Amino acid sequence: MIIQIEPQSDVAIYKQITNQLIEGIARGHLRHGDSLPSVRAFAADLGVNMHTVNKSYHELEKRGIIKIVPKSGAVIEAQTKLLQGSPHAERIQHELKTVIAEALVLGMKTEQLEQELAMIMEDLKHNKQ
Amino acid sequence: MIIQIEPQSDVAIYKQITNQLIEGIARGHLRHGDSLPSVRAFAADLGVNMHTVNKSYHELEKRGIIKIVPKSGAVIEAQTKLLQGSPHAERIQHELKTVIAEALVLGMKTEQLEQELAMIMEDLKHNKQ
DNA sequence: GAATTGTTCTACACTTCATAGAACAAAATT
DNA sequence: AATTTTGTTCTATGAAGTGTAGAACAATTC
Repeated sequence: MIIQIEPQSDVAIYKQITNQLIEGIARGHLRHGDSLPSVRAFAADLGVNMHTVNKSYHELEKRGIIKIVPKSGAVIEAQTKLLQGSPHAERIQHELKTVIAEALVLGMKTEQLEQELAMIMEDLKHNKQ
Repeated sequence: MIIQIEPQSDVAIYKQITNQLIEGIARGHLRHGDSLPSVRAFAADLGVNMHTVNKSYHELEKRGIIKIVPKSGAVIEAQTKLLQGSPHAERIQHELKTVIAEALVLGMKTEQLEQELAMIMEDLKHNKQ
C-alpha cells in the first residue's frame, strides 16, 4: 500500500493520507480487519510528523472507517449496511449532492454522470494499480 | 434565492456561500446569464464581510461557474459541454471518486449508489424548495 | 456629478495545520 | 521480568488560512 504525499498541494497532508487510505481500502489493498501501521512507523515512512498521521486516523475513526484500540493499534472496520438516515449515510449523501450540483452547473448530463459513476466503480473494483 | 449561513459550522463561510450558490444554479433559481448581487450588497444581506463574499465569487470563477466583469458584476456562465480531459472535468471526476470510494468502504452497494444518484438528480431538477 | 462597482492595500484576531519534543501508562515483544 | 512499542496528552512554535475592518482607487452606472 503506497501512499504519495504532495507537500505543495492545497489539500492538507492529513487529508491526503485519509483519502488515500480510503481509496486503498476501496481498491482492496487493505481489507476489513487489517491493522494500519502505528502512527510512529507510518509517520517515519511518509516523512511527516507523528501528530499528522494521528489526526488522519482520528478522522477515519470519526467517519466510521477504522477503530482505534487504545495502546494497541488501528483496525479497519467491517462494512456495515450503511442504513438510511444514519449520520454516515447522510454525510455521504450531502457530499454527493454538492459534487453533482457542480457537475450539472458545468453542463454535465445525466447519462454522462451515470457513465462516470460506472467508470469509477470499475476503476475502484478491478484496477488495483 | 435564499442563502443560509451557519457561523458555527466547520465549513468556511465563503465555502457555504459558494456551495449554496452552485446548488441554487443547479436548481434553476439562478439562470445562466443572470447577475449575482454586488459583493457589498450581498455581504450586507448575509451579514458577513464584503471580502468573504468576494472570496466566494473568485472561487466560483476559478471553477468556471461565473465570470467576474471588472467594475461591473458577476455573471453566471453558460453551460459548456464539459469536454473530457478539461481541468474542470478532471476536478469533478476526482471529487466524485473520493466520495464514492468512501461510500463503498462504508458498505454502500452499486445499486444503492445508482439509486442515490437518481434521487439527487430528481431533487435538484424538480424540487425547487 | 454622484453613487456604486470590483480591486487592492494594510491591519488585527482567531483558527487550523504541521512540526517538535517530552512524558505517561498500557500493551506487546523479547 | 525487562525492554520496547503503543496511543495519548501536554506545551511550544511557525506558517497558513479565515473573517472582519477600514480606506483608497479608478471605472462603471445612474
